This record gives sequence, structure tokens and C-alpha cells, in this order.
Amino acid sequence: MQSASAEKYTRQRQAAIRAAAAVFAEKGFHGACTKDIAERMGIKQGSLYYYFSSKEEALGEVCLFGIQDYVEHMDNIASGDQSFEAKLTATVTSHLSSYRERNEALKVYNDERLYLPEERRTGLKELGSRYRQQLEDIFEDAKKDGVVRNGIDSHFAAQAVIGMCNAWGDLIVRDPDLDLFKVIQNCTDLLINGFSNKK
Amino acid sequence: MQSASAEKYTRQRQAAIRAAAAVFAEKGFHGACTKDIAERMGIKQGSLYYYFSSKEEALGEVCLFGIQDYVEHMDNIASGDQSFEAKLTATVTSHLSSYRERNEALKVYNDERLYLPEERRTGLKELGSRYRQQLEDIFEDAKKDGVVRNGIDSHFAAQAVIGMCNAWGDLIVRDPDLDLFKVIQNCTDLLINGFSNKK
DNA sequence: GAAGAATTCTATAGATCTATAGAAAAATAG
DNA sequence: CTATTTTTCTATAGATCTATAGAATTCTTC
Repeated sequence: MQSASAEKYTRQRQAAIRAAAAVFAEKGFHGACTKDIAERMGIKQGSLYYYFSSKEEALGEVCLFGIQDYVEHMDNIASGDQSFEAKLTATVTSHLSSYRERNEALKVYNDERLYLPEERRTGLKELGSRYRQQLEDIFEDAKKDGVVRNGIDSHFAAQAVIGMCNAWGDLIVRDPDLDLFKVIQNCTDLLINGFSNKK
Repeated sequence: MQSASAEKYTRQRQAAIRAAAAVFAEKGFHGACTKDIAERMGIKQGSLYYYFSSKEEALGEVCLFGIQDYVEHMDNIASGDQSFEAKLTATVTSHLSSYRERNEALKVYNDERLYLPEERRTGLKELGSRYRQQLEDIFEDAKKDGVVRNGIDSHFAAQAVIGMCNAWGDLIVRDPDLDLFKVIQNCTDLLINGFSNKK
């Protein structure tokens, strides 16, 4: 078990990641300054460097925080033996749920990751590629099973799902009263009835 | 007619807008420095201020350049009396064509416009809202005509079109060999067969 | 409650960047 | 070719920001 002090370190570092996510999301990586991040968590600018060795390291942690859950969900979804429709719903649900919960970190991942140091960026890129590839595989399988019509290009289809989720995610974030369940239903309905060849 | 010198001013200012678009797209507004922009068009940093009074003004011009054509297209599409399918195809075509031609300025508009001075931002926001509203109206009309099924929420639908176009626009930009026509067809096919209630 | 460890603070060196002023060079007009 | 206007250049003041060093403070543990 962690000592009490190590626990505090972990807790504060998490707080720093969340504060950085909020500030990076609002002002962008270069527009944000470390003073803003520190003040948001109630410490002074210099103290932030007890938790990060650089601003770039903070960015890396924020980006990872933004997508890790969502990539792990996809691992489970893709390897399961559910129907195409169930897998698609699970994907959209995971994506859109993450969007509300972690919208700041996700926005940072989407908009600012190119400012990461090379090494970190390639690591995250692999996560993103795996996500996309698994989604493509789901479409390929569904085409073999005849559930999705052959005219559909799996690569485009995967991109369409991601793009639509991101666009609707923005709606969700902008309007906190919006019913997540309703959005998920609309999204899958629209996608399914576009992909299905059962006319 | 413009004097020869006024013509040069106009030409150079356009060059400055394009250079700024490229640099802002690559590094983000705050990450870019005026030295980069000036050097890209072959002048020195200080000289840039002969064409812009501030970095923010340059950003404003880039954003406007990114969307103006595309908003004007929508004005024409929405006021025409074509079928729903034709209007949707025209919208997707306009959006995706712009994407390849002006992808840098569009990216800047999408990612960096929030750093604009208040006044300029609201002006662009109105353009964007008009675009979205016209697209929604197209869906509303199509629902009244029975071409689009009633279960479809026009607001979500408009967002879906925009989101899908943006996602596929990224594909187009990333892969210059990709056939624009094919992408447009895939996109409209997917959308139409999701929206149509002719089963 | 004293010793040691963990956390935060203050202060600042060094780097970078915007915007301006005024000189220099290039283009145009008479 | 000379005078005038337009464009570009050099140099820099002033502002901002990152990252570090070392002191001060707050927690833990015994």
C-alpha cells in the first residue's frame, strides 16, 4: 500500500492534469501559461514543476487521460462476440459518454497533440490507430456477414462514425441539458439505417 | 481602376493571408510567431505590420478567407428549388471542395477562431449560424415533403452532415491522391440512405 | 514534539515575441 | 532624371513566459 504522502502526490498530480486539461482546452497549448494551470489548482506557478518536468509533459498526460478509457473500451468491444448493431451502439455510447465526462482532455487531444514531443506523439498515435483499425474491422466483419452492404468502404465508414461522434459530442458539451441517451439513439439510428442493406 | 501600386498592396496582403493561414494551421495561433509568417512570404518580421495592424487582425482575415466562399455557396443552395438530394449533394460537394482548396484556412477557422477579438468573433459566428440554420431548413422542408423521415431531428442531422464532412475532409487533406468525387459519393450515399424513409 | 521527508513558496535568469520608430530602398509619376 | 510615394528594412523597448535554485513551510513518523 502507498504511504500517505505518496497518495497526496498522486492526488495532486491528478489535480494538475485536470487543471491543465481545462486551461489547455480553453486557451490552447501555446496560449496557456503555467501560471494559469497552477492557480487553477491553488498553488503557485513554480510549484507546478514539482509534478511535471515541463509544460510538454503536462500536455502528454492530459492527452493520455483524454483517450485511454475510450481506447480500452474499444478493445473490449472489438474482441466481444456481439452483433454489429450492438458493437456500434457500444462504440457510440463509449465515445459520447467520454465526451461529456472528459471533454476538455479530449478536446486537447484532438486539437493540441501535435505540439507533443515526437516520442510521446507516436505513442498516442498508435493508440488512435488501434482504435480506428478495430472499428474498421467491425465493419469488415459485418460486411462478410451481410449485415452491412458491400458498397460501404470500411475506412470511410469508421471515419464517419468518429466524425459524427465528435460533432455530436460538441453539441453535448455545449448544451448540458441535452439527454445523452437521446443523442446516442439518434446517432446509431442514423448510422445503422445508412449502413444496413435490409431495405 | 486601381493604380499599379494599390494592386501590389492588395496582392501582397493576400499573400500575407495565405502565409498566415499556413503558419497558423501548422503551429496554432499562439504557437506561430510573426517572424514565421513574414519569412514564408519572403519579407522581414517588422514589414508584416505594413499589412496588418496586429497578429489578431491577420487571424481574422484567415478565418474569413476560410469560410466565406462556402457560406456564399450555401446561400445559393438553400434558396434554390432543387430536390433534397440535390441540395445535400451540393452542400457536401461545396464543403469538401473547399476543404481541399482552403484546408489550412478552414482548419484555422475551426481550431483558432476563439482567439479572435470579441467583435470579429461574433461576426464570423453569425456567418456560421446562418450556414447551419440553412442546412437545418433544408431538412425541415424535406421532412414536410416526406423525403426525410419524421424521426430525424433536423438539428442533429445538420450537425451530422457538418461533422462527417469535416472528418472526411481530413482524410482528403491527408491523402492527396484520394478521389474527391468518390468521397463525395460515399458521403452522400451514406447520408441519404440514412435519412430516406423509402425502404 | 523532534527529526526527517514531502510540498510549496519566492525570486529570477534567460529566452522569446509583438509592435513601433525611423532609416533605407524600390517603385512610380511627372 | 528628379521628386514623390510605396514598400521594406534594422533595431529595439517592453512585455511575457518557462524552468530552476534555494529557502520556507507543512506534513509524517517515531
